Amino acid sequence: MSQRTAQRGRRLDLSEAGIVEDTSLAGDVARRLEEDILQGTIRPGQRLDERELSERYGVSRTPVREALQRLSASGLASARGRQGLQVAQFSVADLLDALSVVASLEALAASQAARRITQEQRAVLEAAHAACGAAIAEGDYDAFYTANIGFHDAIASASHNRVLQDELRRLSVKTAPYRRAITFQPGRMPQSQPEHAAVLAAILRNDAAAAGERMAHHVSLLSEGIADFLHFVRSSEHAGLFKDEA
Amino acid sequence: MSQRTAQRGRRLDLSEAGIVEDTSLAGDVARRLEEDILQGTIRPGQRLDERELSERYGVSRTPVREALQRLSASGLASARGRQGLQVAQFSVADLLDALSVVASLEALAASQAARRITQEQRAVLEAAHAACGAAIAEGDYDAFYTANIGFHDAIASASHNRVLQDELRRLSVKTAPYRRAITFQPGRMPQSQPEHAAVLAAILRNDAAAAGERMAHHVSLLSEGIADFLHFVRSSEHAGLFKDEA
DNA sequence: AGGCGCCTAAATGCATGCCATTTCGCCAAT
DNA sequence: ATTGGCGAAATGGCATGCATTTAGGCGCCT
Repeated sequence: MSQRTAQRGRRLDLSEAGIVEDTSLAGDVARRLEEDILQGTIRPGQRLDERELSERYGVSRTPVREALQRLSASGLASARGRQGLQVAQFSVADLLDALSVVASLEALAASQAARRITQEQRAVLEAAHAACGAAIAEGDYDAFYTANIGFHDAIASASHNRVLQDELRRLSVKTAPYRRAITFQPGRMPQSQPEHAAVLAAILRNDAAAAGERMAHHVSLLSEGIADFLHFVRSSEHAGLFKDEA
Repeated sequence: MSQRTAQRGRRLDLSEAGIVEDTSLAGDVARRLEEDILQGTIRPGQRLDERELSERYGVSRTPVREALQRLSASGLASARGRQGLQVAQFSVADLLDALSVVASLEALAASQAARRITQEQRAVLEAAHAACGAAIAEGDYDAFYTANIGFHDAIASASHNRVLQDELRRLSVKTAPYRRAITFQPGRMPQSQPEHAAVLAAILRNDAAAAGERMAHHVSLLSEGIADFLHFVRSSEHAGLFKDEA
């Protein structure tokens, strides 16, 4: 004898469905801000003014504030005391540390993906790899940037580890401005393809240990790219990307 | 609508202290909620009612809402559409996945701590280890739970990796209710001491590889404890800790 | 008698307004 | 001329009120 009456036909029981999409304005604003950070429209260190954002998005300050709270909690924005928030800005040391965390998690993702990937996801992963190759062949940096994200996302999905996906997404957005800059380093783009291929092959043959190892290696090379990249920072449009302090 | 001219080239020549104390009510509420989750006062699956919380903490709904947004963004609370939020609740599979992520990150922390630990932090780490031992000797589960957190926190601090510390803190809070339950499993508490000792020794002799390996092993054993723990879930006060299944 | 639909109460989502604090420009004093 | 302080403007922080949506109960129709 259930105390709860049967669900009405015209209503869907969302509470049991698990993930419900967020239709709130705060969620929209948060997603737009994340997207703008990912795409480089908003740069690290930039100040986030509540009133300005509320006017730009045509909403009141309340949902904007709530969105900023989310970004702050995710580490995408940092508080400046009573003076509002700004987009998180890494020092060089912080960035290297962040990439070490990313490497560790990406390796775990690749390792678990090697054990858990489904048949359909194999196809998706191969397609993402092919898209990377196509972008390289055409020398299209923007396309490669997007395709590369797709490749890593496909691996994260194949890991079937929701917690891991959440963490990786968070860190990806945080490090996106910097990874983007590295992508545009000459030579970096074609270099990544054989690394991707090695990871892909290991996953497809369900070799978890090798997949993790190859992925860790791949992301580590990203860190090495930082050293090269640093030589361009001061004199280029990338100035201001880093926090002054070391 | 005022035209804002300063879009770029913002200088931050003021104090880049980095860590600014958050004195806002929203921050206070968020910290209190986190603490309550850590200490088990609030349990997974429990609903978070805005008005109730605002009355309990003596503030209006606005800072409560902002605190809840933070928890949601951190993954500590999950949205239920328009039905408010509830404390994040793992399925068994999710918990195991989360622990694999924790293991990976704790291993990285131990590894980096072995290379970066300072003289003072060596003392802190040894003291934390001693505190664990004392709690075990007295059979004090609560003291051990706290001391164990102190030990892991000390390692995270010694890693000098802020990003890693943030991620670990987030995941620690999320998994705290479950780790706490495992702590109370008979035999688990004394078992952890030699594992801690091995990690400690590796760090103190600056053996990064061994430190990471030992720590990964240590946290992996935690996962194995889950299997034992599961046998008690349904018939004990731990019922309801897990999501039905997903 | 049982199921379907409306209705009401309550909780969330959002907007607005006021207050506290910080900032920056201006004036005066040294 | 430089510096210190004072004040106005701006900006973030919080409270409150209203709109919207949902859950649950009661009555009506079949």
